[in-house]
Amino acid sequence: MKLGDGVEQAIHSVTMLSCLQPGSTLSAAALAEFHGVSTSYLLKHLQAMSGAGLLEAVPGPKGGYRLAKAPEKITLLDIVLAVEGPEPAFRCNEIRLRGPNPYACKPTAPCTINVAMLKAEQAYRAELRRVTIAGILDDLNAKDDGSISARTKAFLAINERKSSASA
Amino acid sequence: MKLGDGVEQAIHSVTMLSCLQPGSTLSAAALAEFHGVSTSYLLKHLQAMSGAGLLEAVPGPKGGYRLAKAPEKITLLDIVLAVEGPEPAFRCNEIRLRGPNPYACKPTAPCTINVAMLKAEQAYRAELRRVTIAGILDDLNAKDDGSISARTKAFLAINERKSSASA
DNA sequence: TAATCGTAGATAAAAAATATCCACGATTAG
DNA sequence: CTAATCGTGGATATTTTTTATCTACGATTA
Repeated sequence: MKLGDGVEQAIHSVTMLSCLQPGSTLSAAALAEFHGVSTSYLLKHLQAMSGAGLLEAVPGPKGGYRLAKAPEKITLLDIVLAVEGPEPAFRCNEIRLRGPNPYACKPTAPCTINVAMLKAEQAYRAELRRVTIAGILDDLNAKDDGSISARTKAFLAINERKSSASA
Repeated sequence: MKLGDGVEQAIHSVTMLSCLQPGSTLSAAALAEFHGVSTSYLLKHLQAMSGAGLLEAVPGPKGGYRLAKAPEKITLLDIVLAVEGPEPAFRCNEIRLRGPNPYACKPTAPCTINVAMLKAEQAYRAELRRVTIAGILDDLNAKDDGSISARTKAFLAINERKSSASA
């Protein structure tokens, strides 16, 4: 079981976007450069999140991405599902129906093993749903030692763009 | 995020082994045929579980596999970890330390995002730890409609082997 | 109108999962 | 004893998924 690296990049991208001044955007190219991957690749995830209603894509020479809703309304689960897809990690192949079977049950009843695996995944998702971007931001602000805040502002100053005209 | 098919085969294999008469074994070949995969392939998972102390390998002409401990003591988590490995699904790449960073925190402090993802995975594992093979067996017996029990016995009759001499 | 941006689809490269084979050592039924 | 059966371990091939990139296109706006 492994979670793709794209998920991590996506989460960090959203967190960065949540630091923007209201109305500003960050281009896909800037975000991609930050993560050290090609723009085209990060775009795949940005577009997925845009399609899921988490981000908003602003076109035009000073366009880019920004949050589509408040940081309090975006959870880690939203991001993970948008990037990795909604399918559960465990896919039941109905092995229980194979051959002469020492533990088979009625085909009409759900596979007990599948139920257990899915329930565990529900617990996983419930935990992710509890974590909002706003919460992560709070936590980061509490931990920030100040010395990195300067670099922070530099990054924003370089890459942040006003998109007030787009409204 | 996807769980390999091997996990499902492993769980079903353990469940089948838990139906054996005490002292009996089921050969890797029989289990592999049941799952429709090559013996060599299933062996990889059986050996992993044997190494993890879940199964016991009995050598010799009438050897095979059997449970190494009581069904009450084997959980789904044991099996998943034995087959998939102990690494968490989310691996933090310390993206927060990259470049001029709008939300970086002290490198000495743990990555907030990583903590959240790992916590979710702990919830997932806790849920799997709650499910024992014995519990699954109880559930299956409750659902069993009887018509498949006959086939069940046929399978066991064909493939079950006494390994009383090995003790 | 020309630069910048996102969109979409095709495509290539890398990694992981899946699956198989073979040579070896251990065990035990006959 | 010995031959058959079984698991062990390593090497290897195949397939699928993931990761990553490129190119042509359409939309927007300075």
